[in-house]
Amino acid sequence: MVKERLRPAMPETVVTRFAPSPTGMLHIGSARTALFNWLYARGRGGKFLLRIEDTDKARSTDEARQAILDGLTWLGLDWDGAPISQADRADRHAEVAHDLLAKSAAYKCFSTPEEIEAFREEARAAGRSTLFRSPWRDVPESDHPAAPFVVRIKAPRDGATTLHDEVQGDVTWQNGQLDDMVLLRSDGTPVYMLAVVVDDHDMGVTHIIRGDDHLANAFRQNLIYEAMGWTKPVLAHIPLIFGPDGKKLSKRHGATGAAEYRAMGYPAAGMRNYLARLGWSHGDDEVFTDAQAREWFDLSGIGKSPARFDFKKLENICGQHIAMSGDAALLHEIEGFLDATGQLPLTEIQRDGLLNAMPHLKERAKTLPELLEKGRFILASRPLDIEEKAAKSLDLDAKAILADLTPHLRDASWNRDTLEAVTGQVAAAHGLKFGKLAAPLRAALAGRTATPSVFDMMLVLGRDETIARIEDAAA
RNA sequence: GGGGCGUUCGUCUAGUGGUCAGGACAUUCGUCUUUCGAACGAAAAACACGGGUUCGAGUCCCGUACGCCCUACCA
Repeated sequence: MVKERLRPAMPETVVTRFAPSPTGMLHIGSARTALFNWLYARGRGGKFLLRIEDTDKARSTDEARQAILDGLTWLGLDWDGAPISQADRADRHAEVAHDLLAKSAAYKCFSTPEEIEAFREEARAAGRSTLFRSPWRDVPESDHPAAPFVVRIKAPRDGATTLHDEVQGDVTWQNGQLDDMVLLRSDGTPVYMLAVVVDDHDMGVTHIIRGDDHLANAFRQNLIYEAMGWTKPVLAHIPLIFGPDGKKLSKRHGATGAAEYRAMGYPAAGMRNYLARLGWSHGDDEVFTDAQAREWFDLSGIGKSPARFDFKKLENICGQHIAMSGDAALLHEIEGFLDATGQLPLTEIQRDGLLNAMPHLKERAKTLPELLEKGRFILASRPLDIEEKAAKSLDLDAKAILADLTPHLRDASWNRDTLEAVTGQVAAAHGLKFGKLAAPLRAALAGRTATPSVFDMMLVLGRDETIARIEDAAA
């Protein structure tokens, strides 16, 4: 009898979500948050939903929305169903606010922004808490003025609340620290704090994985869950990503947008691996496939302290992913890179050549542009531009040897062993070690000094092109 | 000001009371070689500080320092 390895019918399917606000590029830190949510859901046969938090109409733009979608797509983080627009759900949010009002869990506050601001300034000046206590909390409806109002939740003022977080553990908050946050603005539109809770509930979100800058918000949002009697999702507040100097990753550190990383030529798979490893670990595993990541990813593996972004390690991980990727997949990735950076697309001949050369290129490239750079010998056409460094090895003696080599190449059978033997013999005939011949040969074949093995290049180039290039150089 | 969270090699981290504190990136040195930002090998490198608890603490408790987050009719 085989032991049943599947989980016994789960009480509910895992539903995670990524909820960015469309006010800029997809930040790399947000991308990691999305990745964690995606990994968690995908590893458990759950759903990964996307919600655009566009309730701030002044700051939300369509370009930003598109940039987020593009970024996720590039990273291969596919979401289930259509993205949900939070702004579209304003009526439902307001409905819940009025429900809360009817339950006396919320109240109308007629204090003006000016009054509140004045209060805060005074409190600040006096070194007191700036927590605003509305005088309208317990004023009966009959005494309400006919004036604009906001709807505020009635937060408890005594006792404490403890919330369990899968990353942070049990966190306790004094209720007296909670403010009667605004639910509905004076124009009747919902505020983020309300919208999030209503949407998460309506979307059936079971696990909220988000940045720990929201930890304090969890307590405020908890008020709404309590008042509505809704079941609370599992919480996991993950630490933020810092720049190399330990400050929150920002433009000062260079690239912050996912699109910028794409333009720098980091392959998506390497990016996913690196990002997953930043703040999460699975023993000593450093490099892994998506399938392994999905299988291994768990909330318990997430660390509590912020991680610094390290480009060197990113490059190393990416290099390993390039080396283990399939040739066709890499070609596809290169074409995406060329397109994303506005470069000319590959010709049919270049595609074929690159594909043939790929096994020799991918072992030594860390990024897509490096891969392209190593493959320049196959992309270029005669006559080659010879780099200065490479040209140095093409002195008169070298040219003579190259000229001597071509006849032997003409009737050698075109495989690595023969090529090595023939080249070695020619070098020996001139009293040289093969190493001495390799440099000019490399220059002739590629016009540069950092290339794949000369024999690999010969094989990929083919007999005619190889001989033609050597003759060009020997002339 | 108030509250919350964090602190293991330079960096990412393993570690759940007893380890020579492990791995990876980077660094340095070396080997090989047909170049290389390739490969291989080696070295150096950490428990923020101070008190406890305990036979024994990186692991538990308290405090200090430093850092970060929240404290909006932003999200």
